[in-house]
Amino acid sequence: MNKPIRSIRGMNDILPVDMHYWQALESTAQQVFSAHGYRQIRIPVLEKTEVFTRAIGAATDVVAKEMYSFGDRNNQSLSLRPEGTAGIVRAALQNGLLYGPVTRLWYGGPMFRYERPQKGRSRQFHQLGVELFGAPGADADAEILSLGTQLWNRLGLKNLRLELNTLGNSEERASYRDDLQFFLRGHRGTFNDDTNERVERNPLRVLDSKDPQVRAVLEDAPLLGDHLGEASRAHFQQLKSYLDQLGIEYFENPKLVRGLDYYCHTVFEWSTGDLGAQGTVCAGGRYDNLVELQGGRPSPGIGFAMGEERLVELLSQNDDIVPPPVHAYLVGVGKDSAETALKLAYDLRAGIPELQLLNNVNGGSFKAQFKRADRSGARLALVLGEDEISTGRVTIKYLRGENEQLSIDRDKLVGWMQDFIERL
RNA sequence: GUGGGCGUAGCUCAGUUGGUAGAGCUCCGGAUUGUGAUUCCGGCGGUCGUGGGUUCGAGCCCCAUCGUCCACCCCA
Repeated sequence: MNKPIRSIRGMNDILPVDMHYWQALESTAQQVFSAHGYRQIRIPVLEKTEVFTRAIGAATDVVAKEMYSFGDRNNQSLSLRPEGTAGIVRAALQNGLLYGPVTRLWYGGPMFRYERPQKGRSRQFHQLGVELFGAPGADADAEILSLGTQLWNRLGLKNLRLELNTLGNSEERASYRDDLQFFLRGHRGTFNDDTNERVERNPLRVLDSKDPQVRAVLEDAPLLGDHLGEASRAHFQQLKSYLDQLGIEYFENPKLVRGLDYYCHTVFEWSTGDLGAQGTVCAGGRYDNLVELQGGRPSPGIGFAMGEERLVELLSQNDDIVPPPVHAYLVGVGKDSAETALKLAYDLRAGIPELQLLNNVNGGSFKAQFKRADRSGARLALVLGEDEISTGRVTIKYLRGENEQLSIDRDKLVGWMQDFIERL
């Protein structure tokens, strides 16, 4: 006997019981995206590794130790995408989607990172994201943030906290980086090895450390704000005033840093306390240098990505979204019921397109059939026993604890069901 | 990559200081009951994650390994 094969660690099946959350999330997102003029793009999950090392930064953890990279049969290094933006930029360049008027794109699909799985984190996970190219102004930032806000509202998600920060342009950021690194090196003795390594490799990331000792040191750390030029300050001020006008609540967090190298200026993050340690549900920022980095003429960009697993978890906690009802379950019992049941189901479906009808014709006792009907969540059981088949009628029983039943002529069932569904 | 919890029937779990495996639910069959509910009876189903070790004897102790969950880390 062969042993059953399990899925790869951290790569989970998404099962029918949860699917309505996914569908609600994705269809709502699609509506909101297109309402804002964003068009969908689909790109490969596999890219040349360089697409990511160039964009995300070879020193970032995502690239340095979390990518699924391997050589193909020609020994070319390929990687499963750990995020969407780098590939989107590659595709936009390759297909001439940039440089015209403003380009608005959205995408979705699986991403891959080789990490230790935990709550809200798996090795294959799903993101939905938007990217806006060619718009350098703060109004673009505001559009992106208001798009996100509208999506949360449409999904009925309360209690998402929007945090905001600015990283300045690349020169400002680099000068701050050096300043901060110098400062942090002075405290090498109080840090653990892990932190010290980060000081050398990616000092900005030390800012959002959870280590209380590190946080204490950071009290006296130089501030990014002091390195910002007039233009960067103005951009951030303008964005905040737009958000105030829109009534979008936000919290400034000067310690908010993104883990990917391509971000500059505005960065932001929506998070929740209801998901354990992985509370970030959607995050993004501006990446004005990325297009150039990927070999194109400079073109500003801004976007975000949301983690679908985390949002689905939130939706299932709130449970505002009810699974679509199965309206009726056709119960056929007896050896001659199959044909009649098939015919009846055919007529019902043809007559009422919105009807959700389950038809199990493979028999079993009434008892077993009714159990299945109840478990399916159906509101009605349509009964075809021997009596019904010979008299040309059908018995209708109300499920979900109601004990009513009635018997009507099969020819009149389509009309009756139409009324029933309208009354729902 | 690091740390901790867990891994016993399809599901949820119990299993006492080591003495040859249990409950509830599910499923199947039957009895009762005028319908599918309730109640009752019976049945199916486990080499206790895996491999070593200690012991007369291990689900229980030790080691290793795999899986899983949570946290660190990282990030959406």
